[in-house]
Amino acid sequence: MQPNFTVAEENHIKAIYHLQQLSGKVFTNDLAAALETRPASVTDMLKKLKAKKILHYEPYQGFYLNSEGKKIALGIIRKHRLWEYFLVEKLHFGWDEVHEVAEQLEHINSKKLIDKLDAFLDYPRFDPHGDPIPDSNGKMAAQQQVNLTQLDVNQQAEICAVASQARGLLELLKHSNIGIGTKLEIKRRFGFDQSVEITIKNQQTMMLSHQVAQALFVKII
Amino acid sequence: MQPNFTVAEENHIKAIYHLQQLSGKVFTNDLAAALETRPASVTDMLKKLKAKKILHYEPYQGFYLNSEGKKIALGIIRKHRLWEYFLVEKLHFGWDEVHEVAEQLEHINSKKLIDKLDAFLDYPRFDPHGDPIPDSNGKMAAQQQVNLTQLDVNQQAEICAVASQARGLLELLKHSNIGIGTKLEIKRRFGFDQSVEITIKNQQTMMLSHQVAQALFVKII
DNA sequence: TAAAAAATTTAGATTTGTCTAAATTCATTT
DNA sequence: AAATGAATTTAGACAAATCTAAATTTTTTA
Repeated sequence: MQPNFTVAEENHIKAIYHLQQLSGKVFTNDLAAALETRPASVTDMLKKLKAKKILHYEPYQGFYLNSEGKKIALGIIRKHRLWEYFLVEKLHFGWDEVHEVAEQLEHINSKKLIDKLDAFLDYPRFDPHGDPIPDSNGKMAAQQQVNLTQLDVNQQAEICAVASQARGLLELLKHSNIGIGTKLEIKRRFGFDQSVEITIKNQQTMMLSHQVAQALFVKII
Repeated sequence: MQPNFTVAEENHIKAIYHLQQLSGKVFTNDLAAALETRPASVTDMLKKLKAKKILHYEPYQGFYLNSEGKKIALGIIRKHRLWEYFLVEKLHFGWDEVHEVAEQLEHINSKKLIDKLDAFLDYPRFDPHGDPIPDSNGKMAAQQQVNLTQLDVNQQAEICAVASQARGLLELLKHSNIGIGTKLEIKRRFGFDQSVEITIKNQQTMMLSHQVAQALFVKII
């Protein structure tokens, strides 16, 4: 039987998972920044997660979830993404307003609930941001997505995921009429600041900063 | 703006609300028993709720929610019962297995979520146990229900609510094939232990103890 | 490679929610 | 009306999750 984890522990586990996907190993300051907490608080939590045997951790040397820890992280991510799908598809939330609520719902503890929710939603494979939803065994589809910064001029693409959940970004995108499913074409690149000019829906032209372009993942059409 | 309440505070508020519905005033030991906690812990919490101005409380004299407190309690009850309805109607949970999950879901904090859920469920007025669901203003339909202990011999009735959420009771009822909607007739009463003999669905006859009968609410047919 | 800077951990404190044991207050009863 | 007993509160403790400030370790750099 899996031990129970507190909400604080689960939040740390999920954030470690996402960070270690990028580079394999995670460091105290980065995790503290991601969780908007302090490095000292992270250290405290690392000791607890190590004691619960889900984390490789040597003081000063970084840390990462072991396979048990990754399983737990995938369970939380499964819940988060299924709830997001539910909120958008059934309750008609906008895709940009589900994150906060899903952050709460992901901590509800009931395997039966989540498996029945999965069935009710007809086993969706991607959430409203285009991220794959793990199945009840932790398996999920690969993202076949390309970062917008990697496209060539004149290439056409459709946005299928927004990588960052940062509040300001979602506002900017909404203001610019950019969302999941938006079709666009790369018009020009500026080496100076790595910004990019795009046309959306074959009419409106706009500039995106490198930071914004980096957060956008697309399928090439 | 309503202040935020912790999960522990919300659990106390809800339990106080239910107890004060019975007799107007609530006492420390009773609340401790209802929450399966200790009287000293209850006293601590009472001070916090009084400081937040939602509770009338004089040491040693009992306590009760003021109108602000009742509003908050009704908000929690609204969430609990809407989620129960969702679990039974949409996810096909049994009516007797939703309580624990709803106890968690009732603490999710998002007015938008709960109002959208309400709309999605088409504004149900009663939960799967027959209890009325408060609307977004805290109004709810009256229960037109009678306790099974109050029926006369030969009266027929239909079960529409189970008052106690106690685990053992639900098991007993399930075992005995008694649930919401079960039609029954009072056959005999025994003054000795106040037990009652009933026939369900015009065939199976059984005895119910006073404790069980007290937990059952019915509509007279 | 020694000093400075950065990253991390430790030490000690705070808040929340709980507990036990002891003290206090209230109610009952002779 | 004093004594007993029940109910309640107070006092003091603890675990979880956080924090700040100081100490330590690692990394960088001059």
